[in-house]
Amino acid sequence: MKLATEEFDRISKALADPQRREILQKLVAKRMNCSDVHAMFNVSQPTVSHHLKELAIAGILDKEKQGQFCFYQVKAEVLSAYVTELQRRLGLEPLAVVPTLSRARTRV
Amino acid sequence: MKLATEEFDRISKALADPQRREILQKLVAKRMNCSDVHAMFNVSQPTVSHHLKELAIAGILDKEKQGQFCFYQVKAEVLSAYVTELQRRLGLEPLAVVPTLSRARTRV
DNA sequence: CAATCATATAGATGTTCATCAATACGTTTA
DNA sequence: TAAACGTATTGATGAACATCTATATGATTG
Repeated sequence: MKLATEEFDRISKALADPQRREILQKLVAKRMNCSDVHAMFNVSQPTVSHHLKELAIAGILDKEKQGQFCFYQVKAEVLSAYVTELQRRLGLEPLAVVPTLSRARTRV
Repeated sequence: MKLATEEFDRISKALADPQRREILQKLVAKRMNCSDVHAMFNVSQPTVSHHLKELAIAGILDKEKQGQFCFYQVKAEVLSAYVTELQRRLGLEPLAVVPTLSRARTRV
């Protein structure tokens, strides 16, 4: 999955607010709804709702409505694509270098 | 190198502005001074100076004065540490998984 | 030494944005 | 159906910030 510059920048911005970053980290561990998240932080419910929306717009979160609840869940492929793109832009090693077959033999 | 939460957030913020990100990318390719960078973008010299300062404060850039010039250069270890910490917080594979000695044999 | 160049700082301005209280909207339950 | 609950929206507010012009500071050069 390849991220356009616009999407990339949107994700960067989404990650730049500490409160939003912490919310995201909680969701990495566990899919949750808005009030679950709200219970974990000292900010108002509308603020949590706002942050979740920003993360969803950035493409980082998946939103799934179940009755009156709304579950949010991390989209790992997008996060992974973001990190890969970040590494590329920062000139860091783009891939985990796995030994080629011609040079290594692996028993599993 | 381990980044404290405060440093991590500072770097996230430094990366969140598109203009600053682009400046950083140019410096990844090549160590440059302020006017070199200024020549590459449509923003004023003070704005470039400001962004370079922010990146330096975040610990991403090294600043080296040479006469009347001021060279900025990327600190790759810090960027690398940032990406690693980001992967950890996002629950992504933290390391390139290298086969352990007990399970694989590598010829080099 | 005066002029020019490279960079940084100061101060102003407009915009973005994190946050809140109030409220609207839809769902569940008593 | 009325009350309670979960979530989103609206509108306001204050702070952060990207940007500019003007200027200061310091180094080089004629």
